[in-house]
Amino acid sequence: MLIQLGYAKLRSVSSKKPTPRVPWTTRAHPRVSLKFLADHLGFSPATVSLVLNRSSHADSIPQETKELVLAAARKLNYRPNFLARSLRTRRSFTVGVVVPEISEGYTATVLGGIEDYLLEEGYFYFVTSHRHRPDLIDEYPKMFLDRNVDGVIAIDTPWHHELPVPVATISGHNHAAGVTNIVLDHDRASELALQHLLHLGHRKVAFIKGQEFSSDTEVRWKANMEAAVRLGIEVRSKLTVQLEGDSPSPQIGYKAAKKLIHSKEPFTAIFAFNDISALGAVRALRHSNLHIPEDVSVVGFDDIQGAAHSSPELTTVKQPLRKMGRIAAEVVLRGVGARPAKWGAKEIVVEPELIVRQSTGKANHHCPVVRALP
Amino acid sequence: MLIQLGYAKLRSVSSKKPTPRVPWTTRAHPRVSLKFLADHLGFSPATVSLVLNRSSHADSIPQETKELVLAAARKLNYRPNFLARSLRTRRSFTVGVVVPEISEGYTATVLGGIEDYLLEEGYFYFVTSHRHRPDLIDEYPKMFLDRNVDGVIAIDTPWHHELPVPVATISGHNHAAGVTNIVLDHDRASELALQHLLHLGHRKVAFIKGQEFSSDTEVRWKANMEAAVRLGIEVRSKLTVQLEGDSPSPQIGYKAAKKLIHSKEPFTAIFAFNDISALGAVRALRHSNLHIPEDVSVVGFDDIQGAAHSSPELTTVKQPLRKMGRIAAEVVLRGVGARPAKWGAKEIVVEPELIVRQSTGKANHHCPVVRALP
DNA sequence: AATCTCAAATAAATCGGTTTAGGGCAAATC
DNA sequence: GATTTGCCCTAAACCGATTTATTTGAGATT
Repeated sequence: MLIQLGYAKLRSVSSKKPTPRVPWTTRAHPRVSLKFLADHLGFSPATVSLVLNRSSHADSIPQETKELVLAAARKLNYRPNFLARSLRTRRSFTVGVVVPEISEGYTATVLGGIEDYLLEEGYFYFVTSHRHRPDLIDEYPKMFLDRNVDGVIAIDTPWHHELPVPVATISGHNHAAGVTNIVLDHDRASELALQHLLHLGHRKVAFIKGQEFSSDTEVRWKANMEAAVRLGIEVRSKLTVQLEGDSPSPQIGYKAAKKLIHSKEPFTAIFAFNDISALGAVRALRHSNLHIPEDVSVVGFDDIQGAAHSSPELTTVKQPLRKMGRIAAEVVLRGVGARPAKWGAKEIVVEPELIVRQSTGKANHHCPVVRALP
Repeated sequence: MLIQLGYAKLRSVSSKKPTPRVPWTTRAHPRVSLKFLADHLGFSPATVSLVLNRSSHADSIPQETKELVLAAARKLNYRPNFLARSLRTRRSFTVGVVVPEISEGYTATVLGGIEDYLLEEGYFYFVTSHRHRPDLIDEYPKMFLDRNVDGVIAIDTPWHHELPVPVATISGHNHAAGVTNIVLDHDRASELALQHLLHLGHRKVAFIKGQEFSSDTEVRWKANMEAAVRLGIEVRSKLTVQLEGDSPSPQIGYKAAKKLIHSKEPFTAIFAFNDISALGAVRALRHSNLHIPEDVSVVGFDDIQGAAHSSPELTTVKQPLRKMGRIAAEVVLRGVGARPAKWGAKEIVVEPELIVRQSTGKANHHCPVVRALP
């Protein structure tokens, strides 16, 4: 088991230890700990630690020793215990991510972007989903802190906390101290969509507003209203419906569109809150024997996977979701270890993009919607 | 700052401490640690710990003391440091989950099920996605161990490791020691789908086989072949194509279906490897002016969100993905702390369900597929 | 010869808990 | 009065690292 000892030969033998107690939980193969490695080398744990961490305090340690240490670490496959290290250094290389619900396109895509960056940087992350329960929205960040996360990211989640670690939100619009909001340029988004519809001759546009709990709802709605006024599109209250229910399925968009159809108010286009509800709306229109886009045009929002592959392929306002996730991760990691004052911008705005596909076309001024009624 | 001391009055004053060094990193508000709480109460950390953990060693501690301790903990909002506790107890209440790619319906749904159970039980989890890179598939489980996870779950990931913690795989078909595989009853799945097609009169069925890297590919293929033989459906090599490329988009299913169409071999139905590729196939058929299900029937696999809401709504073999995730989590937690010998069954089989929707119908024996060719 | 300097390490405190073995003391028993 | 008993609690080891302050001995300087 001995390897070349080198300097180690000069070292004094460590003092006799007290008889070791039987460990309270037995283990077959003792892991290679720092102490084990140090004993093996004949150095102290301190030396080994300094060398392995390339600490500046190890400057005075000769190259020869360093190489011995490094070689032994490699050979014995030494892997530092993360918990122990984190406990001491107060850095866990872990970020907590709060989401409303994991099994969904929007969230999963943002998570992908977050993960890209975090794993590149050697960070891991926890995910918790609160399903819009206020108590959980409150509790999870605290549990993250109990577990010493270095930062927190909240996706589409109302946020009021002020935490001792850097926080980034995605589509969060509250302004809490120490929180950086990554948000879409909603004014631009509304303009892109409505201008597109206007160019196609649509003047009677119906709107599907987001659920109350979605943090983008109000902002997007306001942007839509302002853009509509700017562009001269009339917004009729009968042509605005709100999504209801927290299932991440097109079904709620289906219901919303049904309401629009039954309002007897003529319209030639629908601008939906998101792609999921747009897909539901498409189904509802179909069930009323309306063709898309010949009879009614539909514009979605987000550009999730399904949008490009639905039938008809969905025209939509693309949010760079993956990118937004990545930025959130970058922002948080940049803040780690810095003082709160240096935690960066309050808001980072990203630009939307209009993706024109097949669900939008020239306005049909005969408004088949009205004729479609029973 | 004093509160009622109770028994604490009787306690001897703790010995004078050595002058405390300046901490190496300064903190504005010292957290409420066990020691802080103990000092505040006039008890020792040991006592406080025993009481808070409801340890059996605290049986001899009088109720009055216990209540003092609990009250103080509540009042000062004491929150134990997870790292410190984990370091000592070797339980991290954390599970590592390896997935190929997070931003995808299949994975996200399974994750949802895993999360349901883990969060109920007070566990958190890490997610890492390997994107089919063998080095990462190798490395991530080790990194999980470095971080002292209590167990590991692998989704759709080839698995050869033997870890010192319980492992569950979902749709993993390797048999490693200490690993419980949660798998679908593929024989039944094949039978359900093919019998359904047979009843509709389909005898010329094309198959889209999964990508090589997908751990279900071979098992599902074998099951399909056996069921086909059993049911008297001929499998022609010209009517079997394999998915290629690791993008989680219907595009690769589109390509596969195009190949089938160009094979000039007549078929009246397609049984796809999964819903994603089935959706791609639907598009490809459409682009060749083929109607579904009038000209060609399509059966998917998985029953992801998109399947129910595509157009036409997709007939598919449902995997209880959420349930499979939950089971995996249950299996792993049951194994935590137990000896490897008690880590449970090697395999847990769950049953598929055929969901008949609109993408399958009576076979069209004129085989418009052939006429569709340019 | 005494002192200083410097290279090359190490001892020991620390992070914040958990757990074991045992100590102090009052009441009960001998 | 001495010993035992049992209640109530504490000292101290421990988990596995990091980091600061200190030691050691050899060579250089006075």
